[in-house]
Amino acid sequence: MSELTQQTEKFFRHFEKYINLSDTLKDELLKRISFRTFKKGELVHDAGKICRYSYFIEKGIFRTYFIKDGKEISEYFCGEGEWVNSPRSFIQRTTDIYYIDAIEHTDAFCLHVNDLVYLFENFPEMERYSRLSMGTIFGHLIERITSLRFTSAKEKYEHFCLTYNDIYSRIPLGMIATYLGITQETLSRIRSEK
Amino acid sequence: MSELTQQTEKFFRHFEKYINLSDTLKDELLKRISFRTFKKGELVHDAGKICRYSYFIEKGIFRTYFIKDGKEISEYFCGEGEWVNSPRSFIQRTTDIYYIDAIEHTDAFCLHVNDLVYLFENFPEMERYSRLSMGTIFGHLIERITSLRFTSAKEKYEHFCLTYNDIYSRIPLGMIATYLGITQETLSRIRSEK
DNA sequence: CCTTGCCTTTGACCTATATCAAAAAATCAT
DNA sequence: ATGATTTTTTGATATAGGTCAAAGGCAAGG
Repeated sequence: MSELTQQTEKFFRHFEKYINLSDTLKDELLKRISFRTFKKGELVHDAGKICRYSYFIEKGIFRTYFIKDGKEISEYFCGEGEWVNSPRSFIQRTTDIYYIDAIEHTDAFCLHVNDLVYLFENFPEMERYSRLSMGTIFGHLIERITSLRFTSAKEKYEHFCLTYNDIYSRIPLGMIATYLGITQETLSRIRSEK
Repeated sequence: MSELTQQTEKFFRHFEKYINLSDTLKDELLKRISFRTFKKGELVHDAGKICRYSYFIEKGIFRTYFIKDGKEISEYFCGEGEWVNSPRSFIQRTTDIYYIDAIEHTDAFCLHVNDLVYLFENFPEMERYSRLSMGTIFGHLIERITSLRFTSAKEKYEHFCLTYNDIYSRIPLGMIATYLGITQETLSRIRSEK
């Protein structure tokens, strides 16, 4: 439990990038999150189901992917200090195409959608946190769109390494290729040439 | 002025897709927006400046673009019933790379960033509106990313026509090409072959 | 109207990356 | 460990779409 306290440091600091955390809100957050560990390769969320939890990664990597023509296509990766869920499924309480799995052993905090709704309804600063943090993610998406439109495979990979600077070396080549929308073979050649 | 009242119908209905608009909030919104018209080709926002207004398009089309190697690259288009601004510039009050211009004669409501901040601070439902409407935009961005990664030039164009169903025919070919990340020549050939 | 300039189309050629196939290397389970 | 499976690398070939160049169309301003 002392370990848990230590871990929530990082969790709280994440919120404090955007809003001030009152003690009451801190308590409410603590009361509502649970801690879980995921084995390498473990399925965190199944596309057939409604995603009712959002996961805050303490340590490790999650991958969101979907299946296209029988192949897994990586949508994005999340390392420590980030929230992961299947966005549309989580927000609209419907099913969606995305699976989530753990690329390596991962420790995460889990927050149920109902608890999040409760927090939104009782802590206006949570709405603000949400609005502001979405702004950050927006920026990443826009950048990715630009990177996809006008760059060669090599530049895409370089951009990827920058974006995922702290975790890119831990992600298998094949997964990176589908994320970038290039083939494994091309990516392998790019890597070997430098 | 009776004309303006008629136009705000559409404006209010946009909010009501996400939240309930109290009469007080309606009044505040009305008090704070101004109406402007833009000529075809007119610059709405200049990259060198801080974007202090957000524009709600009543009629017409705005384009957001940036300059790369001396060429205008279209980032996205907005038709009636949508908000347009230079996101990072508007939110963080810094300069950014994006220009905005009017592709055709456009009528728009303008909301100053200070007024928006006032609304956020005094109407918690505005934070909620913001969070929820951003969710919609998120969906579009994700779709666009997928479309960029795995589709041929032809499919990209078809996806574009679906996404911009109501306005795609009013946008010049060259602008569409840079939006899609393909050359004008390729797009011209795609169009002619069907 | 006729310019002037811009936007779009057409043609010839070239290059980056996909595809297909198979070997080599790494990882996993017994 | 050892064999089995998965992942990555390497090679040969094909192709979608880019580049360069020039001609045709169309629209705005005198």
